[in-house]
Amino acid sequence: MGHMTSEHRPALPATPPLTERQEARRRRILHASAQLAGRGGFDAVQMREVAELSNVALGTLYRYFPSKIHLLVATMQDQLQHMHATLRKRPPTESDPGARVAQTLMRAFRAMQREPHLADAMVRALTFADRSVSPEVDTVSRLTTAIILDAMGLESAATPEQLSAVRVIEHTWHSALITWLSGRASIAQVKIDIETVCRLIELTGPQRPE
Amino acid sequence: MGHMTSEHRPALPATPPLTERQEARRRRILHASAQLAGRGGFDAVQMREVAELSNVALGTLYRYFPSKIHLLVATMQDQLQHMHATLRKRPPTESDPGARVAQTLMRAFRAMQREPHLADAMVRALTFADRSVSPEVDTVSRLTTAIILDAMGLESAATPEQLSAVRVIEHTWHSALITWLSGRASIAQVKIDIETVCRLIELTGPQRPE
DNA sequence: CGCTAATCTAGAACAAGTTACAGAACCGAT
DNA sequence: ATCGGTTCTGTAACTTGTTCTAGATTAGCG
Repeated sequence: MGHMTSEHRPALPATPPLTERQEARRRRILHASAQLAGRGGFDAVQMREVAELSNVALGTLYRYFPSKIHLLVATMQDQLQHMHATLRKRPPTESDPGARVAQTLMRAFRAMQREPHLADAMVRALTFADRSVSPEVDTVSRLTTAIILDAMGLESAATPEQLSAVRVIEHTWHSALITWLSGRASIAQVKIDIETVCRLIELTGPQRPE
Repeated sequence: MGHMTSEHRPALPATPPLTERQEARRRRILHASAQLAGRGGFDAVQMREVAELSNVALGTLYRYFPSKIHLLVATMQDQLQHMHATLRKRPPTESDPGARVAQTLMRAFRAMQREPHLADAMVRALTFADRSVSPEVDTVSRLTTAIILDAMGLESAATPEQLSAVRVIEHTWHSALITWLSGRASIAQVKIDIETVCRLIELTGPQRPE
């Protein structure tokens, strides 16, 4: 909840610095995870295979990521950071904040369509995560919030009302993604849902009288 | 999507009728499932234990419910039907459709607070379900939709805009529930989110000019 | 009743996530 | 370079969801 003191991200509480080899291992693991997820989705990410593919012993894999869910949530963190960087390069073209957010989310959504299996693995892990993964899930949530706030392109700090709207948009985004991934909603339906929820933003202009 | 031809529910396509003993078995299984879920949540629902507690062989359990997820989603169906009946008895007191929906959902939410472990098991199963469970998840979704539409208390059929709003409300409801269950949001926060999203309903009055 | 097919039971077997452990490799400080 | 503690490896074991099999029970039917 640290407003926006975003010099560098808060860098999780006291993670002892990793040696170069360790950093490399971590990266190999995440890469293997994304690769296996990319074809085959959640079920294809098998811990033994991830370990083998990243040239790491099973025990080591578990030292770095204490569960499959942790691993996949970390993978999502990784991918989201890429996406955030990519989206920053081409900001939305619409003028209304709501439309900008919708446009950005649909871009993100199209990126997921390109790797549906990967998206499946990450999103399923995210929603299946229990309390033991809360900190990591929270990080993902903050990243998503940052992407949305970026898209809104507001000059001053967001109002509480706007933050509520952003939260609801995030809820809708995740849930709509799930219904699409499990084949219960079409792409068009997701688009409609996102556009619908983004109307909430128009209701919360900075100078809106109560 | 059958508007509201709700004489009796469509009664899933061609389920061969069960004998009395079979119906009883099914009921015992669902009861055991809810009981185990009630204390211990998702992890406490172990197929062997469910089988034992309901006096049924493991193979039989799997004949009735082809996976743990199927079982828990069916459990949710069951619980939702109870809830729907309960909610019907005491319709919301507010006058605005949006406020009525918010009130109803908060009532449902309080019911979940009474059995957080059970809620955890059911919601986790619901969001983790893959394509093979789509029909059952869809049934749950229709039940939820019915509850919301009931709460709106509209005279005529819902407009497409209203149906979109209901979809988004459902998304928010599920996702907010998850964040609460995994300890990342307070009850107050859930309330705010629900109230926020329910404003969408006010935007979609039946006679709203474009 | 007696037959046949479907269902149910008990239990073994298999799959993948997770844990445990003994020894090898590595890192930092002396 | 060497010592001491940490980390990594390789592997086996354990847990729980799921599948399989052989035999007992049941349901429907002539």
